[in-house]
Amino acid sequence: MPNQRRGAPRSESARLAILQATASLFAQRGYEHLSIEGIAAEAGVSKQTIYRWWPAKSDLVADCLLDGMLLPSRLTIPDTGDLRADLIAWLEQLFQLLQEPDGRGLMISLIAAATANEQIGGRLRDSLGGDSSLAARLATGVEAGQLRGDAPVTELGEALVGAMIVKALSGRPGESADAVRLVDALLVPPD
Amino acid sequence: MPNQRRGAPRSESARLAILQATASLFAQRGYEHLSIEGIAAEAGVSKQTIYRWWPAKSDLVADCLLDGMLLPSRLTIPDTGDLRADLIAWLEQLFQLLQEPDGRGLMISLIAAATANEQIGGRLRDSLGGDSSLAARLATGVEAGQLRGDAPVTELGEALVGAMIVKALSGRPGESADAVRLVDALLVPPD
DNA sequence: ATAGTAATACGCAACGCACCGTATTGGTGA
DNA sequence: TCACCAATACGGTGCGTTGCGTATTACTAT
Repeated sequence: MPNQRRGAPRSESARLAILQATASLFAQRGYEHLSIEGIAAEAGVSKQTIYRWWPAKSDLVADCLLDGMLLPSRLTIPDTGDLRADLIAWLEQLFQLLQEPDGRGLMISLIAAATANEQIGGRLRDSLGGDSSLAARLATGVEAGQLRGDAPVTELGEALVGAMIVKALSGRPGESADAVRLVDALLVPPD
Repeated sequence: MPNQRRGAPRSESARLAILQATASLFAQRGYEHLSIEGIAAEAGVSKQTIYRWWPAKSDLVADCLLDGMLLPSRLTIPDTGDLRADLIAWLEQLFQLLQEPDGRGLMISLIAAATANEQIGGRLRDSLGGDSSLAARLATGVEAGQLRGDAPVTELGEALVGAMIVKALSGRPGESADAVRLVDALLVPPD
């Protein structure tokens, strides 16, 4: 028998306001300058209501990332049937994002958040290139005969995302030609 | 003839004490919990002496990294003449470092510092896999005929280091087999 | 040579500010 | 009734800045 809950249930509007305020301030100021007090003020909520449900700032950001409130949707990898073209187009999208100041700031902030919470690192990896989207796209390429059957899709995905992260961190945004070179270096066509 | 300096010269002992205190506290507590006041106390120096010479905490860390006070020396890539074996051995060293809690903490802290200062990102990239050591080692491999002449050494270096960073951030330390798979996926032998 | 002056670096102490994480209080709704 | 909520207050930490007194060094006028 389910223990009958006593008292008022959790306020969904407060929860949403907190998540939206977090996403908004994260996009505006970045992870470093994100404060619980600022989020509470922006959301019209008391600090306690945040501390009651999230143990730390990083967990709050992790929830936002999980709900897809932080990453632009254009960063998902397409599937036109041509693996090489899809990968190049996807990387070019990412590199273009890094060339916009706000875009680079967003990526840097996501990396900073990931250093504080490895759940965020995992989600970032998965959202961009990890076991979900990118690795799945690579697996599709294997099935289509565009990639060797024994190609380590997980490692390749991490290498692609990692190369982008290194470019973001070192402030050397990639150009279109870099995307082509990188993909051609990693993608060994089947014999 | 530039105007000869007047007044007391900068204290070299204070400068060294500050850098060493920074490196020590960085290794102990990580970048997040590094405070100027803590560094000043540890170095036996007043805060102003730090603020006089370094505009921000991240610049202080960048100087430490430049002086090689933060990275273990075992992370430089060897050169035995066998490129594949060297790369695998180097990656295994890195993965092993990430499996020690302190080692992972160090790497995470370096990444966190890099998000605050792109000079640090550049230095981290260069120290590990960028234009200096790793790319040079790859270039040597090209000369030795172990790598295609048109191999994009810079992109490959970024991909290798990036893959390691993704593993560090997502808390999935690599194993020896992963190192082998990654190197074999990236290294296309010449025809 | 020998003072005096200017410029600079230093340690020490204190300030106002922002944010942290934790109470406490009183209101409200299931 | 009792969990949730907003509001408010609290002690603590670190920030970046400022003012003070004191060395240390080079320039300059005697």
